[in-house]
Amino acid sequence: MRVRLEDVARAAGVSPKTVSRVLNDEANVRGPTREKVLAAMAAMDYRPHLPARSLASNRSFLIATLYDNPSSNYLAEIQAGVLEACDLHHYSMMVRPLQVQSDDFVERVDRLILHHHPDGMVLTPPITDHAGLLQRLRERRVPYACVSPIERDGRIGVFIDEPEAARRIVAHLVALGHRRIAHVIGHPAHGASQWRLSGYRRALDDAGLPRDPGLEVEGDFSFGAGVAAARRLFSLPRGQGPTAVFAANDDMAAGVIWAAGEHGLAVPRDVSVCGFDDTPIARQIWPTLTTIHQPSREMGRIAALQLLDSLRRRGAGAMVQAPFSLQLRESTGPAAA
Amino acid sequence: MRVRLEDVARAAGVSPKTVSRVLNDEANVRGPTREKVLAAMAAMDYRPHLPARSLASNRSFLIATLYDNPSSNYLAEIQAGVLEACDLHHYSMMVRPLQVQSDDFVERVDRLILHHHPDGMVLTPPITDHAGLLQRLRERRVPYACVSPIERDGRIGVFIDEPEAARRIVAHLVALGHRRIAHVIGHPAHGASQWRLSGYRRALDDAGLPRDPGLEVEGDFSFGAGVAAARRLFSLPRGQGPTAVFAANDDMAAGVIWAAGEHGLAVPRDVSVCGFDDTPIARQIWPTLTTIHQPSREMGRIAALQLLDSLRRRGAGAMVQAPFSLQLRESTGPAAA
DNA sequence: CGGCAAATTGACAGCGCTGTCACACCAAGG
DNA sequence: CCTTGGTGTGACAGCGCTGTCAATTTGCCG
Repeated sequence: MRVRLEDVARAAGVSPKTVSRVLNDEANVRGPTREKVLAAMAAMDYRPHLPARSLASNRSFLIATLYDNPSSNYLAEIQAGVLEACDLHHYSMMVRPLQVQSDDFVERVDRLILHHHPDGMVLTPPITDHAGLLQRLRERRVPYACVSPIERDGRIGVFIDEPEAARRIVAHLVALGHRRIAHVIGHPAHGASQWRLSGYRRALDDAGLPRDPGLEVEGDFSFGAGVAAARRLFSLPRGQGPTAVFAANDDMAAGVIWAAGEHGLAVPRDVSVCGFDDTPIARQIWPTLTTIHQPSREMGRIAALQLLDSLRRRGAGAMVQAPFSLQLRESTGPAAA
Repeated sequence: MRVRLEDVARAAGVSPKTVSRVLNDEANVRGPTREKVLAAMAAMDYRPHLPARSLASNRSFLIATLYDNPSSNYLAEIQAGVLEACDLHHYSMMVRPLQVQSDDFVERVDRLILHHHPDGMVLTPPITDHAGLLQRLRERRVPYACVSPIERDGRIGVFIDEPEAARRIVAHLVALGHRRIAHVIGHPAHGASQWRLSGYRRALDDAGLPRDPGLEVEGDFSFGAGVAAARRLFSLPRGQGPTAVFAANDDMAAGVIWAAGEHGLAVPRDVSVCGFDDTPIARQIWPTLTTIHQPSREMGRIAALQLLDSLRRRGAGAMVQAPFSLQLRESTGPAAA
């Protein structure tokens, strides 16, 4: 039969309530008493019964991870990170795919809250900045942590210095001698798109290169958008087209490389291409893609840890900056002479 | 305040136990009584309290999905399907990434069971056929459904006719005039590898083509393995090399296409390539990949539904066959004259 | 119409844990 | 020496629901 808290209490020679105190890491338990209880727990391999804890304490020990993101690799990583943090604190995690665009988006989340009563949520882009949802979460008093939100003030979660990362990768192209560098912009609803664009512009400014509106093309983070954008860029008159393209993510960069093939351009001989995110596709295309590595798994972990912190003590938790790194691969090379 | 079962009972003029019966869809409730209760539930927007149900009934209303699979796209689809089915039955789902190879694999699952007490599990390849785990699940009396297991007898879950799918895609190559068709085999631990190999052989036999052991190359489902295998194939003496390659999954097919570029071979002009699974990469490489479409999301849904069925009534649930389809794209073409 | 079995409904306890509050104990201060 | 106030511990009820079993109603038969 199952080992219950009461059994541990008997073995340790204390009351059930004291065992409960130790279990919940509460104050006002004397050192030796705590030791005794912990020893008994370990000896009996005691596992608290989640539903009973939930029922009695009105907590669920559940974190919900919300997403609406086509990139399954990114999500798998974030998810794995959140899961690690949850395991550490004996929480469970549930995932929920959503469509931000749908009319009943907020309603759906509301139903999720009513049904599962998660103690907190981890929000991923672009859900991080949905005003209606954030409002509702505050009303329902559901704490949340954000991964790469647009608005960071007063939030907890994790982010990387995206403008700086974008600046760095474009500076790399500049260092290779490129002067006409194009940018394929991301989806307008994602903050990342603006940050990456601003980093791109900053790098041009730093190098004293002119900004050319014709070299800033709209995209939406999809492979197809990369193809479409590149077709326009590669059709520009000779001398006006780019010798290098910085796409706002890897999928679009892959699209750019595809379109280059279509136009008879060799990468990186005729045109250099780089992306952002370092998803698996970056190593699965030919040539392999120079990109920015974002520690997604670690970021998921950090976001969840901040959330769990804030759950433990109201007001705790912070907005943490994670490091990025430049992955140099085969898709970038010196500008043609 | 929260609407409780007791509140519904009062509103409907029956005892709490009767409401509970209706909630759990039990027999022996008269039609009109049931109606009254359902009406009251709807009017009050009643949501049962999961932890309380769990505590009282010793069920968790939780399905765990176990995986150890590098393909995040495949998993994301399966996961979404399982989630759909769970939502339908008011169950929740948890996911758990694992490493089959690690020493404590079974132990980890055991801890998961002890901690969360899932009512059932959905197993994905290659976890579907881990003898030690299955043994443990039986001991712990945790029901499970399998997605594409090697051994189907006495199991519930979902599968597609993989040998037939492989045969069909190879027959497509034969119809295009190819006579020297190579196969890059999948990971030995996955049943899929054997089935796809057998379908490949069957197609050759059907067409009266000889089997050439030199054209059956080992792989492991990874992009790199596809590259390595293709390098060997493309280095064969003129006249012994393949004019078409059937890789056991899309990632390896992408690797083969990469290696073709390396060797100066144009796809599909010099060599045709096809894959299996229809993951997003199939549309993200150039040329786009001819492959077998597997309805992963639907399969996740079916597996979960079978599991939930068997939970409801012991002995229910079946091993269901799902349909596949051939996706003709740009990577296959007529054999060179 | 009585009598019996089956169908339907309800009373009650209790699942395993924690919140509340009362009590016991101790050190410091008068 | 007794008070005071803080600290550590325990008794007890109850979280919202379901299992058990008893009570009641219904349907059916002779």
